[in-house]
Amino acid sequence: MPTVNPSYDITIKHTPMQTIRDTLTSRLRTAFATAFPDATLDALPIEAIPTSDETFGDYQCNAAMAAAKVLRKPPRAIADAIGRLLQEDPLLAKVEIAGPGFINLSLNDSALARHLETMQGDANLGIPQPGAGKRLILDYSSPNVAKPMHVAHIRSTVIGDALKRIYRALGYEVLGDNHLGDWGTQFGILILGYRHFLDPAALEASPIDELQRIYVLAHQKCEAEPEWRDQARNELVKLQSGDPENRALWQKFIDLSLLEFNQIYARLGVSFELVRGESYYNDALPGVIDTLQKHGLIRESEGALVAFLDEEKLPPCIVRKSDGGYNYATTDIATVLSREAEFQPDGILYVTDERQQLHFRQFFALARKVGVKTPLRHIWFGLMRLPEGLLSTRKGTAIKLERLLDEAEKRALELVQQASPDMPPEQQQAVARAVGIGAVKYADLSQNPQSAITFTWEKALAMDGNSAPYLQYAYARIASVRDKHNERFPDVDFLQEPIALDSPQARRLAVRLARYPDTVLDAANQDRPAILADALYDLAQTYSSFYQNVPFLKAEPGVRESRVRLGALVAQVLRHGLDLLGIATPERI
RNA sequence: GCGCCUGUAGCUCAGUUGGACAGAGCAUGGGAUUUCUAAUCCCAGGGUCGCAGGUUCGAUCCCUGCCAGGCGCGCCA
Repeated sequence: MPTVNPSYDITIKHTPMQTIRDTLTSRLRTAFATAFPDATLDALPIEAIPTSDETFGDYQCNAAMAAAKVLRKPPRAIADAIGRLLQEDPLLAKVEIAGPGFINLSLNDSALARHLETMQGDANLGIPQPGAGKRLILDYSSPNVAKPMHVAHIRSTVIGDALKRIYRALGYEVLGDNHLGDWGTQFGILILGYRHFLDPAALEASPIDELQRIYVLAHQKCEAEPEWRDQARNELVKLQSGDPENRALWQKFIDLSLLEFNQIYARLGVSFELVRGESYYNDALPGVIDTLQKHGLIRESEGALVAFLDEEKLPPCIVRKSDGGYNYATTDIATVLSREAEFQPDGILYVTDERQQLHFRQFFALARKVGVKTPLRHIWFGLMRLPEGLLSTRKGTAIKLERLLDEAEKRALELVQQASPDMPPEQQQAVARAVGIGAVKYADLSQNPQSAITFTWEKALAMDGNSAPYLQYAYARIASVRDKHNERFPDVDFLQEPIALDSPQARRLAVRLARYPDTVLDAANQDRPAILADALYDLAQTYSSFYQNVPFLKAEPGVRESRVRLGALVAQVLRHGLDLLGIATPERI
């Protein structure tokens, strides 16, 4: 019979720390098991969750209502029994039963404060490490060679990068792989265009724009004239069979494109451990067909090789075209086999837009059938559109990512110059970069990825309200208070003073701080950085209110240090959390 | 036709996977700065949660059917 150990001290240092939510959940489970030893409680959602309203306490448990049927007791009586068992818990100041059987838990102030102090001293800020010893591959960004990156490309790039950081914070080893679109029929057309329409000066000045231009011209010709189509086809065959000249051109297209992509990645602060385009797996493609054949998965149909997925109730999937070319499903299978053999990952995550859902279901089904055991997950996000319709390169409605970033930095610079006119221009520039890029990233990350996003300049560049600059501003104010404290009271180390939760605002802050590790875990479990962004915004809002209403440096000694210390923890969490979103936190704004 | 997704305040979006009176931001109106950074804070108005049924002690959330929009459905990725 498990019992609550009265000597259990939440402030004991151990790595990793247990989160408050987990601690409460295990206390609740123990209490249920103690009160109802003969019942089967496995199916019940016995867990602590943050309260919907702070007047109900800090955490609540709704399992009593759900348990009523199993236990054949009124939910209120169940809740009462649990409440009595938790009454003596040193972590809790109050246990109240409310409504039909809500169990409302209020944390003991002192226990909460001690927990925060421990968290503050922990390198991981108390974030659990479920990923220790595990490896993930994250496939994201993956732009097409010779095509400019538009505002829509930011989604995969920024969401993927944030997920990488979040998983790393949980102890996973994560390999980010930029699976470039660097192979396919478009290269025949591009080579043809290069031979006929190239403007070398333009290529020098703006490579991708020029490649895009010659591609469009050649593509139009191919649409109109059969001889051009044959020529393009011919160039492609030559490329695929290793013709040195075409190979060199193709490599040039990739190099030029990467040069530009890397500039954007540098501005965004995004990096990859691997950059392996589709072409990397070319040699493996025939083998994939053999494997599929061996498993009896494909049949010939109208000259093409087709995989049928009737069992899964999925439409058929072409793996090799009638002209002998391979499709992306084949490349994807080759990729996953290669990754499995080389890296033995514990999971592979793909971040793409919603249009690829069917493709991934087909590809995952085929991968399983050929024996891929690695868990594969498709993380998709809604398309980005403009208020007036879809972004389209052809219609010219697409907005280049570069332009968005430029505009964001420009607007941020105006704000910085206005707020900090005395700051050296170089520093103003640096701050503007952090703020502008942060604003753009946050606009994407703070939104549930599954809803379609409507791009507006106002939203993408928002610098007040629920935005990265709001969070960065909160951070900078705390940093400023910290420095002023060190300046005015050089002999006092605020980290040596205990945290006291002596105001409602301080307590509200404390509760949110304590939830941070759970938030990181939740964001990963749901593959949604927006969960983290929301929580950080909530924290910053609570802090801003605290800051506005409670004096720091003017408070009496002791209280002063306690508040500065609490603020320091807010800053630590903000910086940590924003870093997980890939957003920088300047010390001054 | 079939499949996936979306529909919540004037606008843009949250809503902890079935819990307590549905929440933010922007916009609108009012207020706060001799004080630690006003990119801030405080207050106010604003809702048939697309519509209609159903399951449940309890539904914005689950099921069914409609309506509206987006995306996809054998040789593009």
